[in-house]
Amino acid sequence: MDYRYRIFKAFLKFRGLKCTPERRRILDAVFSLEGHFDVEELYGLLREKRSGISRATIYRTIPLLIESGMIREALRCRKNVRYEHIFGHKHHDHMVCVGCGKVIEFKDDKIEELQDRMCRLYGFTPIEHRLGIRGYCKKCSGLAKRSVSRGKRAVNT
Amino acid sequence: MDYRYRIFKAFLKFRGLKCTPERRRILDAVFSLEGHFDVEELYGLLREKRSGISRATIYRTIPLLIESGMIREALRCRKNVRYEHIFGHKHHDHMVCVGCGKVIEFKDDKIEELQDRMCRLYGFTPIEHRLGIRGYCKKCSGLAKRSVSRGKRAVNT
DNA sequence: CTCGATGCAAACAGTTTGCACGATT
DNA sequence: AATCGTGCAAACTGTTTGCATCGAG
Repeated sequence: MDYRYRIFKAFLKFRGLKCTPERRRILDAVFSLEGHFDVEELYGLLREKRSGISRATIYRTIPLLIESGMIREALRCRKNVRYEHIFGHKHHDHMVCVGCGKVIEFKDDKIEELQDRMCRLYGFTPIEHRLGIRGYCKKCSGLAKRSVSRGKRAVNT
Repeated sequence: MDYRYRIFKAFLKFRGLKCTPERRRILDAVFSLEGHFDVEELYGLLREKRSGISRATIYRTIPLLIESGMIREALRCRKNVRYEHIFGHKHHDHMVCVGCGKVIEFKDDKIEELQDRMCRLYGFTPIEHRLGIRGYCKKCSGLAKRSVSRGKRAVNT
């Protein structure tokens, strides 16, 4: 189903940009990945598929995918920026386990609603929001204290 | 008041680290800044004060300040990581205006509570959470649509 | 036919690291 | 005295950019 491609194409046209096979391949690759991905993984996948696409093109395409609503930044850990496709999915937030790196996706309508209320209170028009919780998942919470105490870099959201 | 210094010192001792004048000066500088700051600003301030402190030392000290609960990452926009001191302050979240860069700090107890509930639901033990909302502040929301349409990099949270 | 898009490699910016020296415990 | 911390400069890493070429509209 290339419904999303049609949308992306419309976005490109609207912006006066061209619709190239590279862009299409990147779009497809992104949606062929199930979870979160970073540029390097995407590059690797495209390389596997022998679609000779350069990193530069990927870097240049990502903002377009974001602006067209296809993907968004999911989370960051130091220099590692990870994305996820959102087109056609419902919004969710993340819990990231500092112990094992596990990512739990969750959503709470009440929280969303309260955020909107907050925005209204401040006369703020939201485009996007991101909620990330760092901590320990069920498995890791036993070992918790110990593993933090001897300073290593924490995982971020 | 060097209450925080006492705490920081205790943290260092606990970690078997030394308590150097550089670390102290950095701590002081951080708390002498009112708002958000990045490494470069901190470096500039320290340089102004003629405390000959290198960037390297700042980079090496920041994780210590974070782990000791003195500061936290406040927000990020591309490569720019900004911190804020949190020791002695109450927690808050951010709204960032994509138009003018304005940052609104807010807090909603109900949201916090619902987050904790979510964590309990997933057996997750939270350490920290971060909620950021991107959008347009009151002033900018009039011009909104127009300014996004011709693709520039969006400000992140 | 005309711009925008691509690949490549060089340039960048923020951050990290190896080393020799100096300071804290 | 034994480490740990510091400054410096070099190294790194992820990302961006200039340029010549290619191709979509």
